[in-house]
Amino acid sequence: MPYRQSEKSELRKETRKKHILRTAADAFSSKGYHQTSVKDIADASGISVGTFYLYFKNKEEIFEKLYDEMWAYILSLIAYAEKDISYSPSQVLARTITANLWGYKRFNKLSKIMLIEAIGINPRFQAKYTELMLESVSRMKSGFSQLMRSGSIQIADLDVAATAYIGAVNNVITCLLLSEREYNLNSCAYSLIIFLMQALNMDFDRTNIKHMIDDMINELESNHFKSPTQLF
Amino acid sequence: MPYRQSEKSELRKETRKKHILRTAADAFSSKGYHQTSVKDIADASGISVGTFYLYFKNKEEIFEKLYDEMWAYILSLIAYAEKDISYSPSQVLARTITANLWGYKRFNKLSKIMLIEAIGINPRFQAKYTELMLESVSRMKSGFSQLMRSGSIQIADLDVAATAYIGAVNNVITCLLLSEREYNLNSCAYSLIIFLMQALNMDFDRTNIKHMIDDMINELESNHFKSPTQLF
Amino acid sequence: MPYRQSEKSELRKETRKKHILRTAADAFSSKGYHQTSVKDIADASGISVGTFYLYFKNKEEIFEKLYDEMWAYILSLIAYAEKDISYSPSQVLARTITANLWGYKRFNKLSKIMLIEAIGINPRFQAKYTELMLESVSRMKSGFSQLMRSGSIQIADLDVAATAYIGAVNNVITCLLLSEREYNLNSCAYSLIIFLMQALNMDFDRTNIKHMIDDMINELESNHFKSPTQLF
Amino acid sequence: MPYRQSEKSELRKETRKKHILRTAADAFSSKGYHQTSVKDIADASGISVGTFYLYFKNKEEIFEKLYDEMWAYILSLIAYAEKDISYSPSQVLARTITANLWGYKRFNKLSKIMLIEAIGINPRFQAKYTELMLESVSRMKSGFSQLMRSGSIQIADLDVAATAYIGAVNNVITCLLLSEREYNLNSCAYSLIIFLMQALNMDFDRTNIKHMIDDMINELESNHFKSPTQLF
DNA sequence: AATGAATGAGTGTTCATTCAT
DNA sequence: GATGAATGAACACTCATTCAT
Repeated sequence: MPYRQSEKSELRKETRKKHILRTAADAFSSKGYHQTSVKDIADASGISVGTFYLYFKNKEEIFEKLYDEMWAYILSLIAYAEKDISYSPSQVLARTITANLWGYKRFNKLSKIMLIEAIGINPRFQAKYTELMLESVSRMKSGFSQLMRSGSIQIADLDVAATAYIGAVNNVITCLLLSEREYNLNSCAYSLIIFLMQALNMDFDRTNIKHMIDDMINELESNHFKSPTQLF
Repeated sequence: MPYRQSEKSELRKETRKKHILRTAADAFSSKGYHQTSVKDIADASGISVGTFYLYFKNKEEIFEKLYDEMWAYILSLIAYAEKDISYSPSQVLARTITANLWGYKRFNKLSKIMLIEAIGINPRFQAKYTELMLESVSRMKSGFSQLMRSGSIQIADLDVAATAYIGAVNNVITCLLLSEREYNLNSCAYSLIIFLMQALNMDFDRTNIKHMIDDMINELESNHFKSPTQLF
Repeated sequence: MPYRQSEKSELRKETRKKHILRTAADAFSSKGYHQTSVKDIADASGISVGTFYLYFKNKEEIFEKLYDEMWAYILSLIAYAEKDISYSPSQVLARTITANLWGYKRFNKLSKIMLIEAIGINPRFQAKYTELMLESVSRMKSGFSQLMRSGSIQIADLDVAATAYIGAVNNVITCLLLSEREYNLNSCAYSLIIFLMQALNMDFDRTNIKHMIDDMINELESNHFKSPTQLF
Repeated sequence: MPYRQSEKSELRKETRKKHILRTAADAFSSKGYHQTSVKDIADASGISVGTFYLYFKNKEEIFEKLYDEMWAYILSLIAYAEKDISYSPSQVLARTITANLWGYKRFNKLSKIMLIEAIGINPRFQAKYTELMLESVSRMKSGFSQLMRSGSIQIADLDVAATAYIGAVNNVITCLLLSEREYNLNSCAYSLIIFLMQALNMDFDRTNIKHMIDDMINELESNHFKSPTQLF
């Protein structure tokens, strides 16, 4: 039964690939890209170096795969946070920021890779990082653009505001990751949201925001985001 | 006359060291730390590998030197922006942000190194980056703390606000550097300042801020910051 | 069948390791430790530099391995020469010296390494050499001590006698190796034994000693020492 | 007065050359030939690298010079010990061995170089060492040859006896140097002399030998050998 | 004569990638 | 599919020697 066998082996292959990806994520984030050798990953995965190259074209590819998975995951969180049209702009913003922080905290190790390690690896990755960053800025801009038109926010320049907004969020995450101390997601999210809403000159209700954060975290914790179909 | 000779050769040595530093800055920022070999730097500097090691203990040292120089330069700009006590808080903030943006633009290449490349080089540099980042956050916090007590600003949490603030500034700079397109410093600074002042819930006068930016840029362009005694 | 394969490859690995060791012994003894590069050894072994490092941690390790093997081999010869308790002291001495000379002649190249090259390589090796030399002196002393008590020998000082004795033997070997001319092992051994027995003021029977030398050489030639399990 | 000036500068040059030689002897013996760089010697001598090359063709030359000086010094001691024809063979032997031990002790550091370091430096030095060793053996042989004819000694083979004899002496010295502990020259010399006289089957008077040793040491300590015209 | 900055060939070692089994 | 031995280009760094001043 070649068909079934192939199906089974295909499955096995996917499972193993995920296993290697997970192991590599650990290795990269604890030692850094350049300090992690392919042999390190193979050893930690319990496979041989040769087998590694059966699953990934080269070292760069596995890193990129990891990068892409993480990125897709964060995007899916944001999409989820934004999808319910019944929320007000400030509520959506609160949900989005909360989702962002929660996502990075959830995948602590990969986050370090994405936000910190990636840029310096090589020119190709710098280009990729730049592209994704500009893409984010662009998406943010179109969001802000609508809010501006509806008078929900007031900012001097779409581009700069979007960039600053993303930088603020990312740096809070990065510093939390770098400082390696425990932190309260809830209160961090709250302070950051207040900061950003003020920055956008947006009306908001502190109590309502607190509720939004709580609700969002509950949703994330209870549903499939906790163990998504993607990487982990 | 050994004295004069030594004096002359000492000068020559310093000149050459700066020349190598400048060349290395170019190389690192265009190819990245890991993709730049000592031989690359030597070749680009018109010296031999051996000579490189006459001036620097190793590859890491020259990078760190570059890093420290840049950092010291940015700090000196900030110190300058803050030193005149006749300015109001919002004016000081406007001056500081302007100085920051101006400084990074002035040293385009080195900026890329500092803000982008450094973190991923190796654990030692990650630690160094972390330390300096936390130091910045800390300084920012104590500034915010005073402004809070005097009622000039209103934020939810000192730590988060300081981190978000720095992240906003750095990301605007980074994106400007990464996108590699020309931009108007004046208007970028203005939009960013507005964004941050709103974030801090600070009173401000748009016209006055525009003046502050213009003045600050004029001061920087006309005085010794344009060609400081440090690296360049 | 992974077991067999592993078994086979394990064997292959050992074979190759011995091959490299042998080649390195040649290289070191003909050009000296410092004049022999890892590439030299790799080239002479018909392997790549990378492969060398698959088998040995570094250049020092292969040298030390060679050194230890040779030392162990010589010790095993001496142990063999001494083990039969039916021999008289002078007979044992004759057998031991013969075994020593035979062993060094048998492994001409390695001998040069052990007796000549090793000391000057670096402080670590000097320490190692010193230690082994003092160990030899110490073993010799305890042998002499017994012979003194039984009145078989008469010497002024155990320490000096043991040191002089070893020096005499080693220098005869060294000079034979350095002069690179053919020599008659039998007669060299005989003259050296007479010299040493006289030095210890020991009774001996010239004819019997000649027999001892002949027998010992026959034993060594015919049994497993000729191609020991160790290095060669 | 060009003549006088040249004379003076010639003297100065010689003085400085000796100074460098002395410093180099220290350096080589404490760190080993390969671990000592030309810069090390220059720094320790208080001169520049360039000046070093004004006095010596290269690193090898200074080492060889040191080697030759030491050798010449030891030979001069032996010549002195042998020159008084009023002594009996056993007395001469006692004086020679004593002089040898005294000489090496006197120049502790250089001794380490000569007896230990030199052989492994490079093929050229190995050849040189071999040559000098064979020369020593040869001289020893002709001495033994005479003593054999006159019936003063009885040995099985001139070559082997001479080689063993030299090896015994050198190893005693080497071990004393390597073990780095204080030792009593007088008693070491005595034990070694007894060992060697027995080895040569020579008649001797223990009391007389002790006197010879004492006298020889006194002569060496009191006359110009203490600070010879040569190197030190 | 004296300097010491400059050189660059040479060394030990690593590691991403390949390929015979 | 799976292995892991083999590869060799690449790299950081050293140091004996030269030579312009």
